[in-house]
Amino acid sequence: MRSHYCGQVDQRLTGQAVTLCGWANTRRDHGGVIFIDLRDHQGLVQCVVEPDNQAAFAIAESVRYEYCLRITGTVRERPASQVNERLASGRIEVVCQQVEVLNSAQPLPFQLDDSPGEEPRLRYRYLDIRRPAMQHALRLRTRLTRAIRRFLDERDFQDIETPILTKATPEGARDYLVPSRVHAGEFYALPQSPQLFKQLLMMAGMDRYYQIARCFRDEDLRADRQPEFTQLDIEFAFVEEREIQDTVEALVRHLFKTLIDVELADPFPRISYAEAMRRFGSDKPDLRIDWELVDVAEHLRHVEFKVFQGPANDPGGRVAVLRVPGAGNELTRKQIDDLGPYVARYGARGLAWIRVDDLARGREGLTSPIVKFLDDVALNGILTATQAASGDLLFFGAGPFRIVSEFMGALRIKVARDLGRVSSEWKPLWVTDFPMFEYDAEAKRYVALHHPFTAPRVDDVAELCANPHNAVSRGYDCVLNGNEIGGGSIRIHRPDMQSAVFELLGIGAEEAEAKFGFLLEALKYGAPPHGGIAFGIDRIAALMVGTESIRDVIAFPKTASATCLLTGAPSPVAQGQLQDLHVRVALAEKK
RNA sequence: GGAGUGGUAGUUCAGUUGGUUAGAAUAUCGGCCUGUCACGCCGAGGGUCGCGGGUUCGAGUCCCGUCCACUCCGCCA
Repeated sequence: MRSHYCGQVDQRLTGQAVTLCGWANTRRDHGGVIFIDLRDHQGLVQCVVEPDNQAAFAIAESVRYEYCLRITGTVRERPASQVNERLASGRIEVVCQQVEVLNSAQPLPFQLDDSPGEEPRLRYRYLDIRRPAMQHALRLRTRLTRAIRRFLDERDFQDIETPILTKATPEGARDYLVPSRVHAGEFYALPQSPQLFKQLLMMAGMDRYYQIARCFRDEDLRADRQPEFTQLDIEFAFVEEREIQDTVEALVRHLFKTLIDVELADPFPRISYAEAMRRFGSDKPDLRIDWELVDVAEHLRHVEFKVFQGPANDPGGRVAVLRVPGAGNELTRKQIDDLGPYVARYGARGLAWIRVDDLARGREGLTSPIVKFLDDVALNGILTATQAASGDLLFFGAGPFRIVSEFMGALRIKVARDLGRVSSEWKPLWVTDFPMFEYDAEAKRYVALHHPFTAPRVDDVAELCANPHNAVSRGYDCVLNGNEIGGGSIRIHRPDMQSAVFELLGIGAEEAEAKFGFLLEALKYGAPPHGGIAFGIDRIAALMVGTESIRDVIAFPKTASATCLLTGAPSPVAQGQLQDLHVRVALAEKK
């Protein structure tokens, strides 16, 4: 039992006896005294071992960096001559009566006050987590989930666990599968989310549910994607969008206010998916950047320049301009040229641009590889539409609507970051009115943009089936600073509608019965209208601590190739285990 | 599946147009130092330059392959 954490020792304890546990930072012996800087997660306390305390002195002499110690001593003020006002550890110290080595430590693979690379950090994660940045991140995450639970508990949400071993679902992400020992050749799947179970709970009368749930998706990783991640899963019965959004908005505002003292807008602004794509080229726009895309197709329909003329006259095309105010002098020709390959990753064929050196001089005041292809009508139309001013840089994207929107949206973010034009505010919003379906050219069928349980705006099955490509869903995403932190929807609660949606997605009656029969059946027993949302806890925590990667807010994350450098998972297993599971491994031969 | 960046001492990195014995900081070890807090000073040890192949009189450096880490595209209902 320790009476004090190191970091809890402050001036108020002057004169008192304390017992401290923590890790020692090595200090050299100056002959007269030995200094042990003892550290825990809260702070640092300097401990002094005087030579006349022979027993403690002998032990202290053997203490090295990161030894685990228990020190008993008395808090006293430091000699005034030694107090350094710049340093937090300044005013007090502990005179050691007793020093106990709880455990020695080998030399560390990296210094905790350095900036180690990711590989050693993940390999020795338990040491990495001793670092203050990781301590802060994980402790903030604890406060986050604690605050979530308090908020929802107070509002009478039920916290209900759902299975980890469950049924494989078609479509969606790739499943992690678990072979069944009892049922040869059959598999459980780890849940991609508790989606269907929470819907069943609504049908079961648990009208307000939440769960902080681990989810598993066997897809490639990113800085903001891990194969297992944590969702705050929420569902309500007898609701419409607005009540869900109002409730969770209040939760998100509360979390940001109490944890990091940030005031988020009340209410969050809302824009439609179509508007988001048009104005920002993204379904998760970063509103900290105040530039918007401007459509200029109407000014280019007549031009000879095919790159613009084609998309300008194509109903499925788009010609959009991003005006970057004042960037004319800030971006060098090379920097501008390098943006071409950048947007090519998003499918752009090229990136045209115009630098407005002097608007008053008209055509002569422009620098651009493409001005020569544009007549005065087109040029003036563009300059007026974009409200271009001298010193501005205009980027042009032309091609299919979706591709242009996405690469211009990516360009908007890239340039804003490079030029430091991302404001330091916090900008949440709702993105609503997503298309119900998206046509997958490769698979030659519709796929669900959210998931196949999302309700369409239209209530009528015949109407939906008559016009599926125009159908709008009752889905909504919660976006913060360009990050999708949550997504949800009103769900389908009528079996005929659910069957129709499956049908439109190319899931026939037979397949639907096999995969989702239990859901279709449950819907027949008076399922209430319901809906909900799921938030990415990892992403919210990462935003709060100000890191780009959710690995920094996960205690034991995986690498980009989904391995754990600490444990070595995944790894081969014994033949006997495989036999029990009726599994035989057939490794494809390497070419 | 694709693209990019990186891999050199325990760690973080430098290493020129290919050229002697591959460096620094820090850590480690030894010595000195009576109030330090990135202590200071002196010294020592520590490297299969990710791995494999190739080009060359000669490769950390150039080429090919491969592995690992990171970032992005695809993918993520």
